Amino acid sequence: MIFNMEMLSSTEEDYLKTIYNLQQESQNVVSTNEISNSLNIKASTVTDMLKRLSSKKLIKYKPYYGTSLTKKGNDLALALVRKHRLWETFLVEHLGFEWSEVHDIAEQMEHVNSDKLINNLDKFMGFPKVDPHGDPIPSEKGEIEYSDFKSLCETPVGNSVSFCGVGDSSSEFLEYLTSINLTLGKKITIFEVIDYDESIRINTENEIITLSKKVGKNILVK
Amino acid sequence: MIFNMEMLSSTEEDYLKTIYNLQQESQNVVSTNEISNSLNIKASTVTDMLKRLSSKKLIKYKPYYGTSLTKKGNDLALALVRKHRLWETFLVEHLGFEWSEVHDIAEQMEHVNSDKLINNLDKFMGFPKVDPHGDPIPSEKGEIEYSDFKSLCETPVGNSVSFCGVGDSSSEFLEYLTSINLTLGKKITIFEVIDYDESIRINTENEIITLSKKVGKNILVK
DNA sequence: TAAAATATTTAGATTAATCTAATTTTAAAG
DNA sequence: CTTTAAAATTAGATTAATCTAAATATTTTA
Repeated sequence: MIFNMEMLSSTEEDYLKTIYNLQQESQNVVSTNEISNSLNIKASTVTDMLKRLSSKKLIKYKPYYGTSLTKKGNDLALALVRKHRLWETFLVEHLGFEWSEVHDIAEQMEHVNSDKLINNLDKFMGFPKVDPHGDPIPSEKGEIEYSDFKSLCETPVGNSVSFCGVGDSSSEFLEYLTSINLTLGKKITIFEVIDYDESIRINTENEIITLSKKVGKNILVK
Repeated sequence: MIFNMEMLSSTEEDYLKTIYNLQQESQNVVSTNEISNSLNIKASTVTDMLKRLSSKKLIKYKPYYGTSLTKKGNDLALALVRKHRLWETFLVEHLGFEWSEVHDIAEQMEHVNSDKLINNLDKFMGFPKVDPHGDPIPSEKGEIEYSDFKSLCETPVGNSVSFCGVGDSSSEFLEYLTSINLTLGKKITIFEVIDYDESIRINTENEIITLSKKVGKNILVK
């Protein structure tokens, strides 16, 4: 492997990807505490790392005012997201894993450094567009097609939609969905919304099931 | 991922595998300097690590007298060898890599921690017995069938043998073999041994080629 | 707008992994 | 059986990544 000037440690990569993900969610600058919570690392440690990433021109960082990725940082983060999602896809499509089992393993594999590896893997799988959770896979050039899914909560009663993604990739949530037989691609019709707690009752495969607001919010549909 | 007491750092794993490999080669205790040369790390650093591995009961270490793996250390090393060789096999068999390109990538992938991952990969590939260099792949239980290959140098003139392994997995050597069209599985007949420099002339696929002693020694046959 | 609460940063320590330089042990050569 | 050479270890530093505790900045609230 050639170690060029841009080589980052696994830790630096973890911070970059976290900042990318938080920025995606909030569409805003990312605070030190958000990173701290997300990575389960003390805020003081995060501050140090922000200074380091900043000195490498990967983030814009102004003390007390949060941080955001530079172009260079964003490109690197997208490369990591690409690797993560391609490995997740491989694990589910070819090695028989469940969608709820792959996150932690992909988290390790994404740090393996080889462009040829990831591009050959992409080709091997036929250039998949989305990962097992419905998230888009960036191309080799770092292009990503953000999906315009809506949450099930925002879908009016009577409408029929298709389950295309999740807003939470935790194994708990995914295992729950699997247990009620709600997997990607399923057709869902909104049967009723309960005003009292904003829970929703849906019809899928001729069964009516009730979902809490929290669950409904994390089910993305088209 | 569950972090049990046995979790080792990548670095500790590198040392373990190096000790395993050196022990294989020399059939003897491994010296601090051998490890130092092999890993390109200063001997003083190696000494520190030996103390640490010893305190974890992974090696037997007596200052000034070299080191050897304990049962526990050997088991962990074999698990690493298994991962390394399975990934190498995957890269060549499924992702279109050359046998000369896979070592460094597998070196990274072998540190990914998931038993299910490696066992599913093994199954996916149909439980291969050897890697792309002809080296045996340990089973899930850590069983390994050491091969009884001989070097081409030891083969008498006139004998016909089959190319089954290499004694050197460096990309330089493998690229050289590929360039002269000498790949695993090829039939080789010893045509002549030149006394002067112990080089050998061989017949393979109706071509006669000359190999130096060094090359001949690193070609393993059956 | 001043006080309280919250968020962030700074200071000072620790651990793993590395280094160089100095010292000690073992092995080799007279 | 000394002396010398080689190998290994110890001592002391450095860097990345982490922590806790203290200090400072910003935001919220009364």
